[in-house]
Amino acid sequence: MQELAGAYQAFSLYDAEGLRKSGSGLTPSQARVIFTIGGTEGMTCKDIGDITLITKGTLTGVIDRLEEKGLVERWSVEGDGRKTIVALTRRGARIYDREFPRHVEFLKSKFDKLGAGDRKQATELLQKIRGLF
Amino acid sequence: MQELAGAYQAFSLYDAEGLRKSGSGLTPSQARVIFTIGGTEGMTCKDIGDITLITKGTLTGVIDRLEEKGLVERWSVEGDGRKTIVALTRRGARIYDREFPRHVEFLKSKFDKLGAGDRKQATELLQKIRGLF
DNA sequence: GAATGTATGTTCTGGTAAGAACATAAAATA
DNA sequence: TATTTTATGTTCTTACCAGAACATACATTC
Repeated sequence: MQELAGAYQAFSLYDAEGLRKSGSGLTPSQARVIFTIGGTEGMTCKDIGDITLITKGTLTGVIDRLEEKGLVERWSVEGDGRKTIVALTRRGARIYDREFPRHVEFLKSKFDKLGAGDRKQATELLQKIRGLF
Repeated sequence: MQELAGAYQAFSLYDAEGLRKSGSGLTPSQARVIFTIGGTEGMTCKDIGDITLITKGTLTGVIDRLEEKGLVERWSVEGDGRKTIVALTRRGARIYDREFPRHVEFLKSKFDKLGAGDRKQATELLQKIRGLF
């Protein structure tokens, strides 16, 4: 229980460090959004929130900042005036193409050290733990 | 890797909910500090940060708010002018005595559902994961 | 088809969060 | 001992975080 927080914290710091050093200028939350909508035609805020686990109130601000940077754009869905589509701009797509594989590799190189058996076990246990709550 | 974030997130929401419903008025970070220095004669900010994993810049603010609420007090160490001791006031100690066992039980009741074997495995794996970074 | 309920997104608030710059104090070393 | 290095804590900045209140818009129910 202390271990869960410690492991997440360590991962999270490493994750943030990798993004910082990449020079992309993306924060962890911004990267999660970019990496989520990359390769799609755009997604609603609801769906982005469900995947990234960022609550809607927070997500508005994260997307605001990505929009200011010119990495994403928003438009509303015709047919359902409640929904907003968020999609990468051309610039956002370039960042995604460059940073996504790089960052995945950056993380993978660490998790690979765990060994296939441990990785499988960890995945199962973490899913169980999540299911507890 | 997604699983780690998901499990931590779920735990963390449950943890926060328990504190909120307890009526203690403690935020998760504030509770971590109270639960850390409870039962001691006071600790330095450095040591509190090492245990709670709260960075020093953040910790100052958390302790400020606890001090405003009258739950902790600060004084400087004679002999080493850099250090500050943070300790529970009488009111803080009352909160600690009431909330700490209650909250531990609140969390334990969930983790107990995991079974002893899984708990042991999870602990080991999470320590390994932490050690990766 | 009007009243009620649900879904989606924004805004607002209080409180972290990490990192950088700073101030001070102690320790190490030249 | 004077200088440099390290330790500790505060302050500042930017961003995130969850939850609550809000505004719209769609869906239900009668």
